[in-house]
Amino acid sequence: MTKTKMPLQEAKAKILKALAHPSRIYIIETLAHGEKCVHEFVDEIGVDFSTISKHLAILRNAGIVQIDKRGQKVFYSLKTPCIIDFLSCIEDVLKHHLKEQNSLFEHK
Amino acid sequence: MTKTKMPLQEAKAKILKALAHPSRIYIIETLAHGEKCVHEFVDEIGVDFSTISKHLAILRNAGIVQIDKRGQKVFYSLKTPCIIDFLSCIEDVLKHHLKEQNSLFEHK
DNA sequence: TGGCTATTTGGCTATAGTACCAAACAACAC
DNA sequence: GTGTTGTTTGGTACTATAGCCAAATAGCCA
Repeated sequence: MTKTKMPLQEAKAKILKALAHPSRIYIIETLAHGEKCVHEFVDEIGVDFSTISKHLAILRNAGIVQIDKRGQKVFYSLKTPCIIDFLSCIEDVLKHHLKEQNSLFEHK
Repeated sequence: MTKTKMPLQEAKAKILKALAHPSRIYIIETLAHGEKCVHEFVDEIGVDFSTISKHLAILRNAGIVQIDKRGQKVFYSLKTPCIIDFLSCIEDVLKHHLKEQNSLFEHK
C-alpha cells in the first residue's frame, strides 16, 4: 500500500493506534473521572515512569489528552470526552464476542 | 506490566489493535455498505491477496467481521455494525485535532 | 481425474512498538 | 548555588506487525 493512498484511513488509524494499548486505555478510563499527573499512574499500572510518560506523549500527539503544567507537576486530562463513548462501544463488541465464544463452549 | 493486571483493558486493546490499520479501516468502511469477498479488496487497496486475507483474519479474530462461504468465494460482512459509529467518533477526534493544528498555523 | 479460481497458511525480511535503565530537564525549597 | 521531586528524552534490547512470495487448501467444472 502506498503511503498516501488512503489519507483519511491513515489519519484514523493513527488515532486508533494511540488507543490500542492496555495501559493507554486504562489511562483514558481513569482520566474520565478527572485530571491526573504522571506519577499517579506509575503505581497503578506498575511500569516505569518513563514508560508512562511515553504512553501519555502518544495520547497527546494523537490529540486525545491535553496537559496543564502547574508547578513541578504535569496534569493530564481528556481533550475529547467522546473517547469514553467510543470505549464503551468497544466494550459492547467485546461482550458480543465473549457471549458468542461462551455459547460455543456450551454447545460442545 | 504483568500480563493479567488489566484483563478488561487488554481485551479492549485487542479489539482496538484490530481496528488500527488503514487497510482494515478501509475494509470496515467498505463492508458497511454490504458484504464483499477477499479478491474485491485486492485491487482497491493494492496489496497482495495474502495480505488482505491476513487483515481479514485479524478482523475476524477480533469479532468485528464474520464470514459466509458460498462456493469458491468467502464473503465477509460486519458483525457489529456499531463499529461504524466508533469510526465516526474517531473522525470527530480527528477533525478536532486538525482544526486545532490549523489554528496554530494561523496564529504563527 | 485435471485444471481453474478463490482463499489461506508458512516462511522470510523489514519496520514499528514497548519497556527498561540512565541521563537530562524543570520547578521548587533551602 | 545544592538538593529534591516530577517528568521527559536517549539508548538499547526484545517483541510484534506488515508485506511479499511460494506453497497449500477448498470448491467448482469439464
